[in-house]
Amino acid sequence: MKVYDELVARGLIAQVTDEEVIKELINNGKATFYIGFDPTADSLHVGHFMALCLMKRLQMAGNKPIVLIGGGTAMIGDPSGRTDMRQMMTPEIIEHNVHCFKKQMEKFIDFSEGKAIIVNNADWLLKLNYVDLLREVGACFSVNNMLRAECYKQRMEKGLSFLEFNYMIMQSYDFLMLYQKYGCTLQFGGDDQWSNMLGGTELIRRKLGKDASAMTITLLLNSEGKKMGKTQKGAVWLDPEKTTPYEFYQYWRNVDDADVLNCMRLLTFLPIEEIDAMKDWEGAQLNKAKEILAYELTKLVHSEEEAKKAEQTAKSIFTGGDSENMPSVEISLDAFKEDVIDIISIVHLAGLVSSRSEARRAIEQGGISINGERVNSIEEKFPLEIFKDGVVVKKGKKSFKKVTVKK
RNA sequence: GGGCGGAUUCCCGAGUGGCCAAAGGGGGCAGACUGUAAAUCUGCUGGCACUGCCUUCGAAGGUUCGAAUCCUUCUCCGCCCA
Repeated sequence: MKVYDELVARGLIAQVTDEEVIKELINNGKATFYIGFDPTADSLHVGHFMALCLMKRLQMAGNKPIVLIGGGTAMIGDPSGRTDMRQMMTPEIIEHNVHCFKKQMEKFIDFSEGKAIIVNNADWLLKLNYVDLLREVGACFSVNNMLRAECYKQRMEKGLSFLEFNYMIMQSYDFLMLYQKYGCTLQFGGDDQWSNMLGGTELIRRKLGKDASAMTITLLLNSEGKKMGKTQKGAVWLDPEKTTPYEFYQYWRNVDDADVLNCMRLLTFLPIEEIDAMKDWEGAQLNKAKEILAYELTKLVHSEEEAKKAEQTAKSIFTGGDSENMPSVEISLDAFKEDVIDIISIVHLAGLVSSRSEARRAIEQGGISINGERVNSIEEKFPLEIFKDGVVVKKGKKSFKKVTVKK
């Protein structure tokens, strides 16, 4: 199966400007394409991961990826898909984020021997002169059309600043630059980028009289139409410091029944036939599919070793028993009074709750257990010696910490 | 530039002098049921030294025994007019 058909079969493609052109280009492995990533945080998340996977697929088919880091566009802030303005970021923070992005990307994309390149749009955007820019590209944009674009339309009620309104122009300018400098004729991106991307193809056509194409990737939505890759605590990050491999594994282990196969198709490199074979799975077997999904993704993002560890930890925790790889925490000896510690302090210090009040509630509702035994009262106390080999503190069904005492 | 309206807890949204840590819903957490899923039912959902105290209703001042609520100034946003 050729790359393009593979993308179609997996349901990765949302919109294309010209199917025949794009298909031809990427199937022959001759394309130079780019995907932009704005450094809005110090780690990539799942949405970026999908784009990187696409990039990798295309690279494996012989195409040349350009990773565009939006050090310049991040100074403006993309209003697409947002209901309010982004917090303005300082140049220092942006620079730090650019650095973090680069490091993470090198794990996925092969940059050796010019097989891929990485550029930062700060290199050209920050130098632009206002009047020059207006004269150069301003005439190529119709405000009427821009206002009709979905990403701005949504903001007409809530308010849209001129700063953000210019985002589309900056992104379009990027495409023009990359077209001229590297012969980049394709842009890919998230589906919310569609209008920004069309701005680029339009600009290239008007300025150079050349054709360029754009294609968007399906947004990763769950069966209820909500964006995936988010938890109560925020995004599911690829940085192990921000989302541990175990937490990452658990996120995918717990996806809704209805979403398992879709996630597999969109996010893993498992052969499509193998995934299709699972479509009749249900009950315990479907549960098994979630294990595969979680394992595969953890392996891709972290490593095979981390994936195995996470799987092992999960298995031993959920089937009872101890685990070496369980998330653990050390508490200070100071927390003990006369060699005993109260249960509220344990739960709080283990980091399972954010306040003592919350710890109290969890205990009162029977949600806390120590070494597998439910704690029935907030008055309970535990002696220092049982912490020697570590104590497993469990909150609810899924939160665990192994607690030891710092020497 | 002028006029009007708005900013409440994680989110939406009630509250227009004390009965307000603030209705209701959503979300989240916990319990029961399960397959580490969904649905359903129950409880909880600012913090702490928890029959009490402290902090919170855009920000800062003020009036009052007492302010989310009244007054002043400021910031941000929406609508209408120019």
